[in-house]
Amino acid sequence: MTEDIEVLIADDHPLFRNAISEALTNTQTLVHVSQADSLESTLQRLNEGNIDLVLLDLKMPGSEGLLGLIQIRNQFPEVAVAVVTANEAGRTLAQVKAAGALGYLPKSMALEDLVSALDGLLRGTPFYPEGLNQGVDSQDDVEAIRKLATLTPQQQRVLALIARGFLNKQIAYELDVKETTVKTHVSEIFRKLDIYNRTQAAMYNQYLEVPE
Amino acid sequence: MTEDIEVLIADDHPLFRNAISEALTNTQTLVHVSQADSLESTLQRLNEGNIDLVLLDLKMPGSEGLLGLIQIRNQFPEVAVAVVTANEAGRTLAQVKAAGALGYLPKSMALEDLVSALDGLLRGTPFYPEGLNQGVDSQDDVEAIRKLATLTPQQQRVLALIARGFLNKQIAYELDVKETTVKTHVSEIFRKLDIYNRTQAAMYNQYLEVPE
DNA sequence: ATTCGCCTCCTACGGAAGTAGGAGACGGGT
DNA sequence: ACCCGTCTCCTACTTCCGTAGGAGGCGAAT
Repeated sequence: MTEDIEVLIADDHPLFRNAISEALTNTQTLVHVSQADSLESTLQRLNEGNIDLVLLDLKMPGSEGLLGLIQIRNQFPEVAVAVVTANEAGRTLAQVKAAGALGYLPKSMALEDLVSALDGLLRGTPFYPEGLNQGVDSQDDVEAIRKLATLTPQQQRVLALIARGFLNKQIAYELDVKETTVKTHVSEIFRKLDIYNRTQAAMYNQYLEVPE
Repeated sequence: MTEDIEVLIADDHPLFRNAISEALTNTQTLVHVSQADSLESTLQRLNEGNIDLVLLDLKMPGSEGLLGLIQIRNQFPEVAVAVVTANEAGRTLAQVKAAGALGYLPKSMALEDLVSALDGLLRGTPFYPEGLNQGVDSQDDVEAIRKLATLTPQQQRVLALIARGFLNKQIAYELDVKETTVKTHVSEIFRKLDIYNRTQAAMYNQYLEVPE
């Protein structure tokens, strides 16, 4: 279709999408911009093909934290993804890095820095800010999150309630299904996460909620 | 006995105890210094009486994190405590504040700043550094840690193993006691923390391990 | 000398958790 | 038309959890 580089901006803040879009026009590369405001619409646009680079906000409706990133990397390994986020904690940076993102752009960056970073990203050059603390457990973290990404939406809901200490009975009431159904989900969660009780599941779920 | 202000330096680093002791001699107040290198010896010295101010390191043998602070505040509410630590994370600061500490002294402080801060503390003036992020959940956190502080050592061990997803049977093997004993501890833990299952207990335990 | 906190262990029981295996319904994709 | 993933629900069974209530030993404090 086009010879431009296709960029998808995935962020739930319209203002910020415009700001990044603006920055992209100042790069030395011809780009064509698509936008998405949720993980769902992001995946949908990716399915339509032709995307070269995704600029992804980690805090979006549909899936908080790293789940979205991993999901995209799983389903579209050939698409470059750079994370754009307000969260500047070092732990997240390490996770993003190990999860295979091409770059990490703090929202606090100066515009000119952003432009030059984008310039590099469009040419396939990784970009990571310096000076941020390196997390330690990044490899284990990413492995954990990769497993979490295999859970179906309903299973993720069940897991979240397990992590709040809910009984199967309470979870059933909350999700308006039978307790036997919950048990089915629970067993499947254990199988996917390679664990054998709900307390371990609760700890696992931490990975999705800690990043503030 | 003496009319000096009695200061107890509780830190497991001898060098640092000396540094603080040195800083104290440069203040405008007459002080008498005691030292302790563990939570146990700190509490012991407090029991002997006459302490006006404790300069407490949060990372000491015997009890990591905020547990030591809460314990001291519980047993000796009339003694002023200022926390001295290498950990500069905002979350900890908020917790320390809400836990009733008189001040928070980062180990990275310049000597002259330290002296003036100590001068204030000796006169009962609170000291908290500026520019550190305020944690959000501080009140709930402190309430949680206050409850955790009521656990006996063995109960804390059991809790830590629960948080790793261990079965009662495994915990029994690990601590070399019978499973029935573990069950007794578990029930008591639930009563003290005001919860009703081990998954909630595991989440509770996070407060003791997250602060790095 | 007695009290108190902590740790240990027991029986007995009801309820919850977790597994195994099967089954029907729906929707999307090939 | 068919497969596949997801969600739903079921029975039956074992194991684990958690509570209740009691009991003995031990060390520290009063």
